[in-house]
Amino acid sequence: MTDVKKYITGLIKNSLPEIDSEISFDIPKEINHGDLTSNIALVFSKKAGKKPRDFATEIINTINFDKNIISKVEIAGPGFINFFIAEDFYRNILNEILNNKSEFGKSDLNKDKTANLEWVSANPTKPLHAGHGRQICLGKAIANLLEWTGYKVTREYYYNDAGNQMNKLAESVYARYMQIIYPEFPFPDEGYHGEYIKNIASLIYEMRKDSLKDKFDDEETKEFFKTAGENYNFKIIRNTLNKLGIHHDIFFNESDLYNNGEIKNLIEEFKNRKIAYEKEGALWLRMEESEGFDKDKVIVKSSGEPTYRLPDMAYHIDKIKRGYDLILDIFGSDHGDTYKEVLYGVKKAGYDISNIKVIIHQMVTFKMGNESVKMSGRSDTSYYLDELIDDIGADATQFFFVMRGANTHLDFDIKLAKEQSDKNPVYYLQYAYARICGIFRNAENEFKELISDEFNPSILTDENEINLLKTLSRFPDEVEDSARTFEPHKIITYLNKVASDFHTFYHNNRVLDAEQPEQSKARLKLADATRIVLKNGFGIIGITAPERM
RNA sequence: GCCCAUGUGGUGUAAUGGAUAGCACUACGGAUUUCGGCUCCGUCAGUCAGGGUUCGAGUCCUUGCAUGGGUACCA
Repeated sequence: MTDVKKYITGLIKNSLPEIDSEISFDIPKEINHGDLTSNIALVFSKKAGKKPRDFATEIINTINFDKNIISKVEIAGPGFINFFIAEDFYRNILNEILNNKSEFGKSDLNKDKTANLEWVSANPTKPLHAGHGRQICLGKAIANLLEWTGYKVTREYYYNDAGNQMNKLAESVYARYMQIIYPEFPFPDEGYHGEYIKNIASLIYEMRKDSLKDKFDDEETKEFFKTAGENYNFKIIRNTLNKLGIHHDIFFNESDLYNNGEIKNLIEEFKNRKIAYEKEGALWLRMEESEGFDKDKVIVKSSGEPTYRLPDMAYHIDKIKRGYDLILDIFGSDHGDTYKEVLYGVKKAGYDISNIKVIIHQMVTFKMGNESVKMSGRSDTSYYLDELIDDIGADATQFFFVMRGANTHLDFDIKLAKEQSDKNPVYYLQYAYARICGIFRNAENEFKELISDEFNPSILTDENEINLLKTLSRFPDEVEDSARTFEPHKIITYLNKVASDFHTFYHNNRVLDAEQPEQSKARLKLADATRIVLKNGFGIIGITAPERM
């Protein structure tokens, strides 16, 4: 499709040099409006000083289109130019799909470019919460999308192993440990309440018995509890990520930023630039009203510890220095303000932030059919991502989190996700794939003579066949569009169309028919191409392609 | 209060500023039921409200209303 656009653009620009801007194309919703439509006459009529329809007529009269590519050109409505692409063009794409297989849909749009996607980055203080799933699954799909358009992608996890939260973790584990010995031992107000803390404490007690009791004032002991909690939690987190098939290339330790002096350097930089000042024992960053801020922010507390903003800024500066063409962050909307502060700081420290893009997704609510599921972060009733995956499976988890645009609130129906029926959208899609595999198994067993490398695409003339071919041919454009906007849900919308068009074709046309060998061979190839596109699409959104269900 | 995001049939949602607003669930009516339990076709019904920009607005601007999130020397 991209090739056809280029072809038409080239012809128009050669014949009518006065058109100096981009020529944009649409795929019309209405089938009678052709395969591609352009509003160029509407857009340019004013400049040309002509009526849109007259201008459109002039354009198509000056140009001779190759009938083998463009079979018909029409002017319609207020001045749209509708192009009808020759059916042979679509039939030829069938070969392209079959030859490229798992590569079909990839482009070199961003060849030689590098991207860094940082996501998950959950603190090792607790297991991943079900709500984290949205960011996690989105990131997985977006990383895949970027790769499909040619980026070399680094998947990175910012590991928060410093700061106040880790002390709280140590205190919490210690308190649970002490409670094994003295049940009355007080639990810290701001501590982590989850069951998993008790598990860590039990493990420690098994190993060390009561040898650590009352020794929390000792730095070494405190460090021991901290490390034990951190390692335990991070193991759980990584295990959950493994279940989803997510692997990071880099785990970036926050503590490195302290050890290598980058945080200290950044403080100096702010002071030199006179945008940081001391007040009430803390260090403040001056926030400009013109940038949308209404008050200054603390970057170093009076206790001497930086707030989370400062290491975050240093971290982003580190990423900028590593020279990526694209730096991508994904956050929930609960961090919608803080990332702006971080980027502001990076900019004020003198760095170019134009390569940094931030994706913000809205929150998730979970329900079981009509019952809502409470998602308390503090109490023991938390619903963990691990439980969700165990309940509905990794594929449904990945699919449901990615199927809606990031900017809309997500109502996650656990009951629906678990259902093995056509009501469940992931089931519908995977079923289409399994069904095609079924056709091939059937062919292997009973219609071996119909399996052949040779086939005649021109036999595919049925409306349903052409329609399916047209949909399949759009796949590379859909991937590009999805990647450009970082919106993997578009792939799902598209795959639904593929499955739906396939089923319509399948319902009306028998694939395996010994009486019609030529037709069967061609239809098998069409089914194979559909299978390839479905599988490639599944790969991007991060779900498996089951051959049987 | 201020900042950000979002308001689309009964429900959940889709739509680079384009022509008749798409899909799924639900309900009802049909078709296949000889490649897999399925699947296909049809019917009912929708852009929060008011202004504005544009040849053309669900989409852009503005006001109002509603929902979610943020507004810490927590992350």
